[in-house]
Parts: sequence; structure tokens; C-alpha cells
Amino acid sequence: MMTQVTKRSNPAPKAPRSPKQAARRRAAVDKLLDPDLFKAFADPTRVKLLTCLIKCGRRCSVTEVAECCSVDFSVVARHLALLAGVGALEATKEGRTMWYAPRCNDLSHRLRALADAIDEWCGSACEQNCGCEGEHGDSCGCA
Amino acid sequence: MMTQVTKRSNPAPKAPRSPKQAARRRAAVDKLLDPDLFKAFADPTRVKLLTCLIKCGRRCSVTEVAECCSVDFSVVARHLALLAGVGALEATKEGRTMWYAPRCNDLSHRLRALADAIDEWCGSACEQNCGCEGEHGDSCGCA
DNA sequence: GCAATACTTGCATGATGACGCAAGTAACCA
DNA sequence: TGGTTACTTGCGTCATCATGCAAGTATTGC
Repeated sequence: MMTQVTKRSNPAPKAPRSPKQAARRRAAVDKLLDPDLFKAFADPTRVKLLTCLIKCGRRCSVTEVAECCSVDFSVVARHLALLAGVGALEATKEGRTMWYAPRCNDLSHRLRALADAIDEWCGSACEQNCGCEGEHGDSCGCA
Repeated sequence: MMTQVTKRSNPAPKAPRSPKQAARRRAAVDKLLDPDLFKAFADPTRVKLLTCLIKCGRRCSVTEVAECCSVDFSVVARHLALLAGVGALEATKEGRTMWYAPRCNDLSHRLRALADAIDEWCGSACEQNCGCEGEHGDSCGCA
């Protein structure tokens, strides 16, 4: 397991008054919360293949990965290609075999960046949702 | 932005020889890479509503959130209920209005836990994928 | 060359899901 | 009590997608 030490270097952004205003704001969370990436993680079979590759700790061919799943070989091949398409896997073709390896460092980095982007807005209003709309910031007595 | 300090307290698990063996292993990543959670993040409209709430920094009613989206009101209500169902939002009913607030702390915590779980297996084999199947560990000359 | 291996692609099918409309329910107000 | 507000639920429709089968392509070994 990991030990996490997080430190806020910037103050939280001032919260908009309405969700309509909030939607117009540009923020890191907009790009990091990418539906296309998470769509790849939305299917149980695909997730099984991905975790299988992560736990295997080495690159694997489609044939190898297909052995740990009851679905058709073509389905596995398509799933792995899709995961590579969103950057979750690295694909390398050698002769007739296709090697897939999880891009662990990139994946965990993207997840932590998203967590940071969410935290950036966290606390921009009273955590107890007192309704002061964040005007009072951390000094609001309702917290 | 955040400053991250990560420290590995446990050695990386020994990589299985085959993906079939890897699939049988129980690991933290199995539970954290939950398709049901990420299915909620797989739809652009739903992500738009979620980021809107995150950036707003306070709890909002369904009517408010619906203003920043062009889809039907019932669609917004259903999306928010679904996001609350997977724990991304906190729902509070007061009279006839339904308040939704992002569970920022829980969200970022889950994302970091997943990143940690992935990192746990990262480096259990040669990063350059030399094919030694992780037997050599960090001492493998191919890296 | 020929066969086997490893993967890709096309196609049909069934399931899931996003959406809008309309009706229903529950709370609030006059 | 009757109307308005705020949300929920049911239903039909359309689009997307996961799956399996079959055919195709490309590479390797004999």
C-alpha cells in the first residue's frame, strides 16, 4: 500500500453562484473526467481482461489473455484493441502476435490527476452545505 | 494543484506466469476497478452534470442542474439519481426539492485507492517487457 | 507451396441504455 | 380546496454495444 501526503498549494477557486455559471467555467476536471476513457472501464468483461493484464505484470498475447475469459477470441481481441485505443494498454505487434501490456504508470497518473482536479473544487463551499454558496469560504461558521 | 509523495511500503507482488493464473489472484484492483462506478462516468451528459456540480461547489436542486443542460428534466433527474446510486453524489430530500452534492472526498479517495492498487502490480515485471516474466524483478538487466 | 497459427473484420442478433413525452405523486401556497 | 411547483415513473423509440460465428489476412514453420 501507499502512503499519501497531499498538500494544497493553491487556494480553492471561488465557487460560482449557480450550476449554470459553473458549467461555463473551464477546469481541469472537464478534460480529466473523460467519458471515453471510463466507457472502456464500464464493461465487466473488459475490466476483467484489464485487471488480468495488470496482475500478470508482463505483456501478453491475445491468445494468452483469451484463456482467462470464457468469451469468444474475437471478442477478446476487440476489447484489447479498444483498451489500447483509450491508452489503457500498450500494443506492440511482433510478427503475427499482438502483445498487450497495461500502461500502469499512465493510468495511475491520470487517476491521481483527476482526484487532484476534484479536490481543487472540494471545499470551495461549506462542506455541510449550509446554503451560503461558498461566499464565506473556510471561515463560514456552519462547517 | 497538489503535491504528491508516494512511498511503497510493501514489495511488489510476484507476478504470475500466465494471465490465466493472474485472473485467479485476488487483489485490491479487482474491487476498485468497478464497472458499475465507471459506467456512471461513461455517459457525456452524466459527466457534464457531475462536473457542473463539482465546480458549483455547493448542493443543487434538480431544477438548478437541469438549467445547464439541454436535455429533458426527467433525464437530468434520472442521471442524478444514478450518480447518487453509485456514491458519486449525496442526495438529500427536503420537502419537495431534491438536493444533490458531489461526494468529492469519497470520489478522490476511491480514485487514489485505485491508482495505488494499479501501482501495486506495476513493476512486478520488467517495465521494458523483455519477456522474463518478472522472475528477475528489479535486478533484471533489460530495464 | 501448404498448412497451421494469430489475429482482424464483417455481419446478424440480442441486450442495454439514453432520451422525450406524458401521466402520476407529493409538498407547498393562497 | 385548488393550483402550482418539484420531482418520479411508465412507456415507446432509437442508438449503441457486446457477443458469436464465419470468412479473411498475414505470418511462420515444414
